[in-house]
Amino acid sequence: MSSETWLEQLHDNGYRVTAARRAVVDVVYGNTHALTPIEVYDQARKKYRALGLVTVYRTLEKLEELHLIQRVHQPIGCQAFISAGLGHQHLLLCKTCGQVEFFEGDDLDALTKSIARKTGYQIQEHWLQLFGLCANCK
Amino acid sequence: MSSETWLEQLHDNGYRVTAARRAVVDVVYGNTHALTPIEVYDQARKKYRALGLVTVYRTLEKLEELHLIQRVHQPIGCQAFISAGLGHQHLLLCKTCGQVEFFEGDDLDALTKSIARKTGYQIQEHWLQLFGLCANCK
DNA sequence: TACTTATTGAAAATGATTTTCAGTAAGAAA
DNA sequence: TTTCTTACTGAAAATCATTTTCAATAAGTA
Ligand SMILES: [Mn+2]
Ligand SMILES: [Mn+2]
Ligand SMILES: [Zn+2]
Ligand SMILES: [Zn+2]
Repeated sequence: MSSETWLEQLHDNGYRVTAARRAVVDVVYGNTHALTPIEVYDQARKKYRALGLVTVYRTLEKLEELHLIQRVHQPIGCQAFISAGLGHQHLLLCKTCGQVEFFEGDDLDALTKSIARKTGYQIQEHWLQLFGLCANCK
Repeated sequence: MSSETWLEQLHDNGYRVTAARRAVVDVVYGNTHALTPIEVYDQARKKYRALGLVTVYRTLEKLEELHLIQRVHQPIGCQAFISAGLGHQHLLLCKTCGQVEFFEGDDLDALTKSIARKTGYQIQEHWLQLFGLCANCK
């Protein structure tokens, strides 16, 4: 699987594959760090100098709409995006360098049910994120 | 415990207790809904007409600094604040009305350790949030 | 009551994101 | 290939949230 997958997805959904979009997709696809629009812009401009920041916003918007990327929420801000994995996952984030790992294996069913009962809420989804220092940064 | 507690805390930390701050504190203290600065402003102005939005921002900043309120992250945005509970807690949020409940009783130690071992991360903190519909909204 | 200085709201500045717009080019169809 | 429609582009302007500046005010200690 390469970034071509994403370009195909864009195409299959009626969007055009352009040089600007290729540059953005090349930066974000498979990147293990959460990137802000400006960071994407700076990196993508190395591949395609004429790129405009507006197009970065517009492309990220479409990638998010197709669930190819997802927004990353952190104590320092919530404007970064990361390549989305498939299905329901959780994030482990390095507070220093922004590296992201996915993990599964949470077992929140019992907790969720118990809280639903106690509170009367109908629980629809959950967010679980771990923060720390990656092997490099610690 | 009333909102006077918060005013005392402000005072004890060298901040002055003013009419503007009273109005903001009165709105946020004990409120079970996550409120954005504008929402706080609109509600607080009913009590103190001359209030400026700038002062809302400045007061929220100080309340957050004193850990009396905390920022709430949601799919629709991350600008809202809620009265903070004591110590480490988790949030249950109504997606419709923004009502917030705190809960404890997560047991993530085993999961956290297992992920730390697998990934080499040094894990420092976690976020766990549940989203759904409150008894009223469902 | 007097005095120091933190706090105020208005206005301006900033920074991020969105909208507008006229030119360009993707890509389907011929 | 060429034509043709229209999605896409980047620049500039507009918008929106938040922060800074500033001179006047008022909290609260002495
Ligand atoms: Mn889960
Ligand atoms: Mn916990
Ligand atoms: Zn790191
Ligand atoms: Zn509700």
